[in-house]
Amino acid sequence: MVDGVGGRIVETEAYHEDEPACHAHRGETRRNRSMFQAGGTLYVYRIHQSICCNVVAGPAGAGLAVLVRAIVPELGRERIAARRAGRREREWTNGPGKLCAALGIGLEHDGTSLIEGPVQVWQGESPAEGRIVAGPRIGISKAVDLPWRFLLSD
DNA sequence: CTTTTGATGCCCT
DNA sequence: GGGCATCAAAAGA
Repeated sequence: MVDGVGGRIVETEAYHEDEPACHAHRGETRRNRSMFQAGGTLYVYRIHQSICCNVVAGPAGAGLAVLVRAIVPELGRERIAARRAGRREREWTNGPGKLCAALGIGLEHDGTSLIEGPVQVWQGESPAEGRIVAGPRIGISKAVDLPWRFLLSD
């Protein structure tokens, strides 16, 4: 994903403008502006003391994005281990803020291209090969019942 | 192992 | 000054 470190995305959540848990729900602001750009853009924001990143989807102005909640480290494990020093291996990238810390994603990457920018996402083998299960999203207080969290089962 | 609870920094209003 | 798409530590089973 970033200069030699990366992994497979295994858990995501979908957010749409029409739905109140979405940052784009109340219109475009300075913080969420990159969410309204064209699909393939990276949307990075800060929450508490952590950084989270989204894959923007849909056409420009759509306010549609997918939060990356968890990955499995594959590339640059040493560097990830160094950034996540002191934690156990399964705690390295099993949360939105954790994976950004592990990969070195920061606010400076907000609005960059996921196709040709410093942070990239691409499709590997077909996700249909893994079983994808949906459930309610986590850590939010609005629209809690929408089953828009997706993860790979083993 | 799972669930709960409190501490946090920072952007936005 | 409020609110938050979280984290990590502590408690329960």
